[in-house]
Amino acid sequence: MDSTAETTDGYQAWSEVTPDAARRLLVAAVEAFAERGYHATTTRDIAGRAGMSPAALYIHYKTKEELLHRISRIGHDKALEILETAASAPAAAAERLDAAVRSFVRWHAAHHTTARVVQYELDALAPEHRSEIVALRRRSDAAVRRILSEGVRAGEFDVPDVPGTTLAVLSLCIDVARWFNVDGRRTPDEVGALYADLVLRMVGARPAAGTAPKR
Amino acid sequence: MDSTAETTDGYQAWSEVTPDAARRLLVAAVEAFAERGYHATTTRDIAGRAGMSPAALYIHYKTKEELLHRISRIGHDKALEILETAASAPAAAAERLDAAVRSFVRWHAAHHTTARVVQYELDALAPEHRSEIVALRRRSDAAVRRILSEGVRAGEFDVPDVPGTTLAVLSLCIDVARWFNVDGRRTPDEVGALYADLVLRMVGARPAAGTAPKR
DNA sequence: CCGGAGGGTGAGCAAGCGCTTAGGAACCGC
DNA sequence: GCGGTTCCTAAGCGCTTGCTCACCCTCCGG
Repeated sequence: MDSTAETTDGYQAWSEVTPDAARRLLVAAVEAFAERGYHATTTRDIAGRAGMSPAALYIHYKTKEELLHRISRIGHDKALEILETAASAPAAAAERLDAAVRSFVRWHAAHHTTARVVQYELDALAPEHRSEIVALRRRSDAAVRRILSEGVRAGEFDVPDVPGTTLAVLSLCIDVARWFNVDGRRTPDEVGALYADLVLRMVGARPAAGTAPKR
Repeated sequence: MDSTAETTDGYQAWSEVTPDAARRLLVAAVEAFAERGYHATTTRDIAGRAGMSPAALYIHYKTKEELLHRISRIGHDKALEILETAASAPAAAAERLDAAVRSFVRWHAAHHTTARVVQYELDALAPEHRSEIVALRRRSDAAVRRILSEGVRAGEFDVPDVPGTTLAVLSLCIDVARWFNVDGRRTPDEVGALYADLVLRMVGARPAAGTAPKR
């Protein structure tokens, strides 16, 4: 049970999930969904990873989809918090964009198993859960767009197409969850730094002062 | 059967798939896999979309996985051809990078159902098929990296981390398949132009002459 | 010592899955 | 008209799936 020290997601999060057994099941589900995908994962597999019988799952969750919903909700809350915190800091647009991309990417890399479930299993949610999550995602989009348009207005950025560039920036960050750690040569911090630099170039800003661009 | 004029993939491709019924099944499988994912798609669903009985599928394909393999192989061949053609053109690095991103993105947008299967269902392939496909993907990576390193050597680009930037460029393009056409406000050509501009900025090049950056 | 509540299990149900098999319709050269 | 080939179907087999149910452990206040 404690054998897999591998899982980067044995982190302090999920602390809000309260009966201990419920949390173990949820962590097991995150691993299984990330590895094989939601539909390819069986409830027996999840229960087995948590060291329980298949029936135990249904004491804590009504359905397999409820598990996915809980994971997706908590993950989106965390990702959104990261972006909105960076977006509303009292700093220049370039600095805020650097922080947003850096921390957002770092989260996607460090918790790539969770992020993979969060970002790529949206369609498996029940319609009402899906629309709840989609609303959160629109706020992520708004946070990034706000930084970009404020940077343009302040003359810091040169961005011909703000909505399109917003989409591209988020897309670039999100896709980190797909490829990260297949054979990890980079740390989450390194990927965050690289991506922050690339995004600042995309919007026509010089790298933020103080954050050495490592040549 | 001819009811879904929606499918952007009723294009001349798949022409190499020859009994007509086999092609209809394959097109049906692309649609179903793209909509619901490989594991959530049933063989009955595929056969139904193609207007056939469930058993008909097994006349033309040995397993459901063989269908996925054929789709993945043909799609990767096409994507790779696009990249390698652009990479080996007799032109400056900036111009080749522009062409590569533009055409690669355009393909992912125009054929986003196919691209989604190609890019996001890799793990559903049998091990031997997976490694065959992974080899093709390494060649895509090599094609982009070649453009970047040649551009750096020629003094056209300013790229501190060539492998990392290669990864980011490909990642950015590939992720188009995930978000495109959820509510299509942009044409594949427009997305291609936008992304080509963004990537040229990422590598520190001015937009290629002749391709107006649309302000 | 007891009763009940919360957390767990073994066995299994109905439904749906990938895939097979026996057979038949349509077309072919002869 | 006939045998052969090609393409397809109706029926269904064996298995797995998500989920349920009857029952059984502790543990704990009185």
